[in-house]
Amino acid sequence: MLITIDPASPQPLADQVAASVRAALASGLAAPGDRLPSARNVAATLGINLHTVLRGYQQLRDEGLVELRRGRTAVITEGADRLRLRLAEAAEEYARAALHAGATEEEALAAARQALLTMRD
Amino acid sequence: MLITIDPASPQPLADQVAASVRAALASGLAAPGDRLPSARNVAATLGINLHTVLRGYQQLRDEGLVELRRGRTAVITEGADRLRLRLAEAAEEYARAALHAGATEEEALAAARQALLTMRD
DNA sequence: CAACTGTTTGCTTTTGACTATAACACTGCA
DNA sequence: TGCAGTGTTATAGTCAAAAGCAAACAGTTG
Repeated sequence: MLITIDPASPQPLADQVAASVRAALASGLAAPGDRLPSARNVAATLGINLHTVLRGYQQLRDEGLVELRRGRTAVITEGADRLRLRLAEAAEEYARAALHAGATEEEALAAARQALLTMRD
Repeated sequence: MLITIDPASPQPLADQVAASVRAALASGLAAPGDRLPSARNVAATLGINLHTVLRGYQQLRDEGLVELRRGRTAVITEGADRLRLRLAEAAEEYARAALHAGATEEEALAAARQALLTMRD
């Protein structure tokens, strides 16, 4: 289970840590029951602060993807369904593109609905 | 051509200015050849700084949506209609990904809606 | 017990967004 | 031509969020 970041990216480091774990989960590189490396370990490896890593881990906990308890490393929960994650990732990417194209929420949803309909035939 | 912002949003004001223009463009409210209000005017109306508005305008220039020259107000370029095409393309790509991930139409729309909502902030 | 884990607290440093002010160079129009 | 209005550039200050630093705490594991 490898966690990587890009210090040059404007995205907050903690978000990148969480995104890195989500990506591993979505690609099947990590599965429920697996454990994440310890926050201190990740912090030392990446050359960032312990708090920053933990903030990323806590994002994942808030999303129900991992379970955190002191004394133990983070564990990937059973409910971390790969397909749903992939769907959420695709939706996130689409939302970003739609908003950047200047679409309102309604317009973006309408465009998605039409694309889904024409694709089902 | 109206430009609006939400001071309570965590999104940078300059980005909001640019997004507001893109939205007008995507919805057909603004068309190629139209001119944007002067940056000083917008800044005074919205109660924000001239630089902030200009930074938003420069984003649009970098995207090729408007043309900026000193002495004249910004002009919407001819190729600026392609934003709508981009939305349709993005929607099609998302639909393909969602169906491939095994999502139903309702699930795909729900995922898109949530992504749009969480991204609004 | 010993060595690890996440948790919490308090503080400092850094970074970026935004503001403020001013001068500059170009355009459009009376 | 004169002049008001435009975007451009430069410099500096303010503020909040992100990130870092340090230390103690409270669990788990072997």
